[in-house]
Formats: sequence, structure tokens, C-alpha cells
Amino acid sequence: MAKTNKTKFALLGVLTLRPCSGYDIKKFCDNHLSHIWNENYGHIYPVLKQMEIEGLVTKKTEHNEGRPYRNVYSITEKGRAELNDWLLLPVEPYSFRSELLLKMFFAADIPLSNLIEKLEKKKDNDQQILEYHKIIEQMLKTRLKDRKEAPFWWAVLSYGRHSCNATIAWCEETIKYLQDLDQQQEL
Amino acid sequence: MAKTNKTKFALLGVLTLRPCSGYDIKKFCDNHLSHIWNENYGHIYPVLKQMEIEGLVTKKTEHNEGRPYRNVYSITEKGRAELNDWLLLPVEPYSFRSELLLKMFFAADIPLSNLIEKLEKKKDNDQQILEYHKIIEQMLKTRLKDRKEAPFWWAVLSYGRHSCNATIAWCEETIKYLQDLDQQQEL
DNA sequence: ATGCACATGTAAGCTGTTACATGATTTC
DNA sequence: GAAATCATGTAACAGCTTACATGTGCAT
Repeated sequence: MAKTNKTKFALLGVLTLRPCSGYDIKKFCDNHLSHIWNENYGHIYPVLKQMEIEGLVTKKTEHNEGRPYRNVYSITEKGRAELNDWLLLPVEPYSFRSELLLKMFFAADIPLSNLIEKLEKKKDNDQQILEYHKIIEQMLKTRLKDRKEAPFWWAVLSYGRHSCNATIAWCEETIKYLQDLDQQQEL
Repeated sequence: MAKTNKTKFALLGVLTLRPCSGYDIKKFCDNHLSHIWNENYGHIYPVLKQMEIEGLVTKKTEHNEGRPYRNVYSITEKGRAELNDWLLLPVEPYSFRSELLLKMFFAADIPLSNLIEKLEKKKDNDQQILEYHKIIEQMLKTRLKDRKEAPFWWAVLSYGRHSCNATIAWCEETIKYLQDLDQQQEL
């Protein structure tokens, strides 16, 4: 029933890189996975707790003076095994929903200028993502270049580059197309 | 709380094209929106019922001999207005999740051949989508070319073309990249 | 003094999917 | 005779997001 919850595997994945608190994991997702995956506290903390019970992670509570306590989780061998099993499984089909494309599909009766604004915004957004990618790519070429994960991180970034470039090109083409349409309608 | 439910607007959008039963709407989504939007009966029927109460659609029950009855819904002026208001609103940010990219990000310890298989599958999938797009494009150029919606449908298809081509190119590049990596590791 | 970063966690409430229930007709 | 299509709907169950609750320390 319903799709299987993949939060567990995302968290295990992050924990293969280093022991983390729930807060650390959230930060890692926001900083490095935000374009491919997202998690929120409402999921992270309960799943960490559950995984401890299942023996996939171990918890160590750190008490630092002048700071809140931290629950630092480390992945166990059992956790690594379960992550590995999942990584080998085929990717489940994902139900995609694009509000922008849906709005465009039904945009016959709204002003073209409104649609064009949405496209400009999408284009700006993807250009910003590209800029951000460049920073990470630089890190991969220098500080992170000897990590065994580096080639895979590079491949993921490469997807972002292809995808953003395609979206930007489409936005530009479509803006032009809609502007031409607008002029034809005025005649 | 939670994101707003957009099923309502998707259904209203379909009903601007022609009056439909819940079954018809599902078919339309599967046939023409499947790559940008998906709906299922569990949502369609309750939302149609609710929209009737709100006066956004009207219901007419058809009894045809030798066939099940059909509840055919038509959009009202109020429904058109509500759809239009939504179409004009900015697109809400969507939380994206790609299982393939997540698996790739954490793939350092699994066999490269497994990852390459996943990429081949993704590539095949997007090539099939491209093929399907070509059929629809042909319809847009002929049977549907005079509909006022045609330019917008064309733009949506165009996104699919850009996106699929980018994904296919990335898959090919990455497969090659991983194969090279595999050979280096063997040495 | 205000806001941000650190830090953990729960509860409420929606969203979304699948399975089930039902049954006729057409097509292979 | 089996399978697909037509056709409507509900219930159960997950999944996901947001708001809330709580508190410290640092920087501007």
C-alpha cells in the first residue's frame, strides 16, 4: 500500500559519509541534496528513532557546555547492508507533477504576459541553480577530489547541468514563441 | 498546512475542454497529461462531488441502455473563474525527489554495472516518451491545429522534448564515464 | 533588541495511493 | 472462457508538511 518510505535510505546514505545528528542531516539535505531530495524534521527524527530500534544506527548523546545536547547517530553494519540492498533495487516509477506545465496546458484564456512572467521566473531559478552547481563543481575538483564518492557526486551534478540548461533553453524559446503569438493576435 | 490540493484545478482544466465523467477525466490524464500530471480515482470522484457542492461544476446523470450510468460533469462560470484565478497565481515551489539521483549519490559501494543498468533503463524510458511525443506532435499539426489551446499544448510538448533529450544525453555521457571508471579500477 | 543558528521533538491534518466492492459489455 | 474496457465509488493506510513547544548563545 502507498509507496515505500525512502527517508530511511536517504538518512542511511548521509550517515555513510559521517556520524550525524538529525539537525546535521537536515542541513546536509538542504545544502547538498536540495535539488534531488528533500527531508524535514517531521520525518527525520521519528525515522532515526525507529532505525535505532531496528539496529540500523547507534545513538550517542553528546553534552557540550553552553550548547544544547546532540544525539549523534552512526550507521551500523546492519544499516550499511540494508542501504546496499536498497541501492541495488531498480528505481521505482515516480509520479511527476509540474504545476508550471499544468498551468501552461490550460493557459489558453489567461494573458500571455502572465505566462511569460512565470517562464522568466523559472529561467532565473534554473540559472541560479547552475551558478550554485559551479561552486560545488569547484569543490569537487579540489577539496573533495580524492573521495571515493566524488565520481558519483560529479555525475549527479552533471545531471543538474544538463537539466537546467535544457529548461533554460526551453524557457527562452517558449518566451519568444509566446511573444510572437502575442504580436500575431494584436494584428 | 500541507500543500494546497491542486487536483481541483487539474479537473477544472480538463472540464474546460469538454464535459466529462470521472472516468473520462482519468483517461484524459493518463493519455495526455501523464508526463506532467497524474490523478487517480481516489481523488477524482470525491473532488468532483465536492466541486458540485461548491457550484464549480454541474452534474448530469446519463442512463444509456446496456451500459453503466455516467455522471457527466460540466464546468460552470464560477468554476471557470476559480480556475482562472489559480492559473494567474505564481507557481508554488515543488519539492522534487529523484530516487535515481539519490541512489547515484550514494552509489560508491555498489557495482558500477548495477548503476549502468539503471541508466540504460532511464534512457530507454525517455526515448519511449520521445516517440510518444512525436505522435502527439503530429496530431497537433493536423487534427488539433486550429484549437486555441494548440500553441500551449505545443509548448508543453516542447518541454518534454528538451527534457528527454537532456536526460538521454546525460545517461549516455554518464554510462561512458562510469565504464571508463570501471576500466581504470581494473588496472 | 531582534533575529539567526543551534538543537530536538510531537501532533494535527492534509495528500496521495492502493485495494476493495460491484457489475455489465465487448473483444479476442 | 478470459481479459479488457466501461463506470462509480469508499476505506484504509501511508506519506508528507507545517505548526507548535522549548530553550541557549551569538552577532548586529
